[in-house]
Amino acid sequence: MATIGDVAKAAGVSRSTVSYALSGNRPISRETRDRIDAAITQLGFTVNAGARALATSQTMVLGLLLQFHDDEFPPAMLQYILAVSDAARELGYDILMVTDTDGPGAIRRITSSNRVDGVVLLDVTHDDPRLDALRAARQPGALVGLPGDTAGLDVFDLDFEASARLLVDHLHGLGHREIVVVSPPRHVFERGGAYAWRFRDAAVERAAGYGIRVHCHHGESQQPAIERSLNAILDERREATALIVHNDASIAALPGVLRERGTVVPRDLSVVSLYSRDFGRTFLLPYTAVETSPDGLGREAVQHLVRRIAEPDYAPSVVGLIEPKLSDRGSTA
Amino acid sequence: MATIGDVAKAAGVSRSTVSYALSGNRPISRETRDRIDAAITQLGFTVNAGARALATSQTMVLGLLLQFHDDEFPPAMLQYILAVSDAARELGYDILMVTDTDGPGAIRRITSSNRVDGVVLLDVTHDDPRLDALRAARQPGALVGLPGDTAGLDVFDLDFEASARLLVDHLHGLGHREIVVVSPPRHVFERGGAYAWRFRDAAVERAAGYGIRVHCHHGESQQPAIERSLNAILDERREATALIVHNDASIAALPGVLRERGTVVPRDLSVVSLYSRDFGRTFLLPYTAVETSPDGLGREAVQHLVRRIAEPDYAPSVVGLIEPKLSDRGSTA
DNA sequence: CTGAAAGCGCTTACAG
DNA sequence: CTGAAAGCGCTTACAG
Repeated sequence: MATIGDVAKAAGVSRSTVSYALSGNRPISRETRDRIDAAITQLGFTVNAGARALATSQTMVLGLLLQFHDDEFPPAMLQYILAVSDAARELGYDILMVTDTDGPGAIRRITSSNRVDGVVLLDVTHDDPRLDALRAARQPGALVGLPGDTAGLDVFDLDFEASARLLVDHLHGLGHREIVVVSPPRHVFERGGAYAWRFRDAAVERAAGYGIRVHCHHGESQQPAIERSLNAILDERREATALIVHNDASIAALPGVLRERGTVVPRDLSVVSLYSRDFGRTFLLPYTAVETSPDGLGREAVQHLVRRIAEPDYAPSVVGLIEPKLSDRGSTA
Repeated sequence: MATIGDVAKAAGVSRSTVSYALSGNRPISRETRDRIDAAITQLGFTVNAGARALATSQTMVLGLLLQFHDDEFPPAMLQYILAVSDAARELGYDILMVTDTDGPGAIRRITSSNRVDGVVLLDVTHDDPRLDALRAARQPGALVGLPGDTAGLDVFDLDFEASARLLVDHLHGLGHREIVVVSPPRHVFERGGAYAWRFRDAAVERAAGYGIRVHCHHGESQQPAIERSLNAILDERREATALIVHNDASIAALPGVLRERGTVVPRDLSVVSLYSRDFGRTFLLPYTAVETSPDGLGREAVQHLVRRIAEPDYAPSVVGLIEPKLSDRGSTA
């Protein structure tokens, strides 16, 4: 394995000159640069990342903290992972992906050992136990998901309250007077998935303002309970003319359920939801929906994090709530 | 940030003694050990991973190379990712996840810079361009997916040929004489997804031995094409009494399609497939199937890789084809 | 435009 | 049982 010393010897220069040629941090004469380049390609030299990290205190690695919960739906999680990874790479960073059950411990482990320059937390909950560990770390972090206390943290999420209002407004504009909201499973609320109640409560409040009746239910996360619960809800709420589904697993299963029941959308029932375009193509989801863009969220988190790494005080902590956009697919009447 | 020198000073010993206390590589007296432990907790010391890596030439990081193709189904990929990550962690390794479009380049980048001690390649194809880069690397690798040339590589995969035979035997035993095989999308074959033709060809051959007629078709990877193609296949092959579905996207969509057609399984049609238990629960899949266990595969790849890192020559290269197991869910008659 | 040297934070023979 | 020292492969003031 060739080192910078080997290159220096082969090129007949000092190690520092090779280093500067590599970094471009000082002018190098045409000829020496050529000799160094030749030596590098001839020896197949690559900088040792660990040694460089030790010398510069920069690892060029970002930690990605995630944990897969049983009540989540795999496709959405993968979209976030890929978005974060791709965005990081474009900025020159690699991703250390950590899936420990012990989130705070994992943060401590990778930050205190200086394995990473910053961390991205996925799926942040209201009282996320990882946040104390993050605040105690030398490295900055970026969250995807809104915690109760955002002090000192860079946070990114869809604006679920605005999303709820947008969907309720849409249904109200079409004259609906009685609607059903299918929220994430109860367990998501219990473990502090704030997006769940932020959406639901905002929907309820907005509907109340219009005098619309709202019935709130929970979806399930595993088959066959998903279909069973949807059927039970639809049986119980026959008067409702519209359905707002805020749950990936439920919306993915909905087409099958409605087909079985002989319910035609939007003739018999209007349906709106929240999901990404890709998600809608993986499944067969022809519903008017708020576009969730995990891609955009992941990118934004990474970009801010990298900025924060470079300039810790470039701005006070930012809370970026992405404004919802409606994709009208004609599933409402 | 406390260093090993700070700990040494606080404990009144030399840096080497602290280092040995940390590694346990030589006996330390009771008292000095206690003083060192006290200093460590008081200073909140953690070993700098980069410095240790530089000194030991061990990063305790494994590269995970993956690339998400449009013709893949997200849930399965996530299962592999989590399995590899969890298995690595249990063995003391972290995961550097790399999703570059340029796979060979990514391998070169992380291996030649000594960022990792070994790499796991997911989704290996027949002529995988990453293999040359892997063979040229200092670090060993473990593949998930069977390439055409396995020389010098540790490879793990489900035995798709045995799986095909198992399913055909099962159907033959029940008296089926005309069956349909739904393979992965055409594009998977074109990019060298060997599992696709290994399964199909073995099924065809086995069926021929029994005098069973087989009709081979391709599934699709994106809705609404998935449903459309399934309907087209079922329309065209009304004489067939059994369906073998070797494609995640198609099997996930099948229940809806059959419901719509009023086809009852197994009364009107027998159905068998290949998928993992978790996958069957995410969707509503009540079909007799070969258990694919991405979990087990991921673990095995990691375990062998770690073994290979520790003892490069502990064995000649291994090709581990996992024997298929059938989960009978009563979808055949 | 270039070099010699110190330093990043560890580990590990070598000596006692 | 413990310490002084060299070395891992880089970067970067400091000097010329």
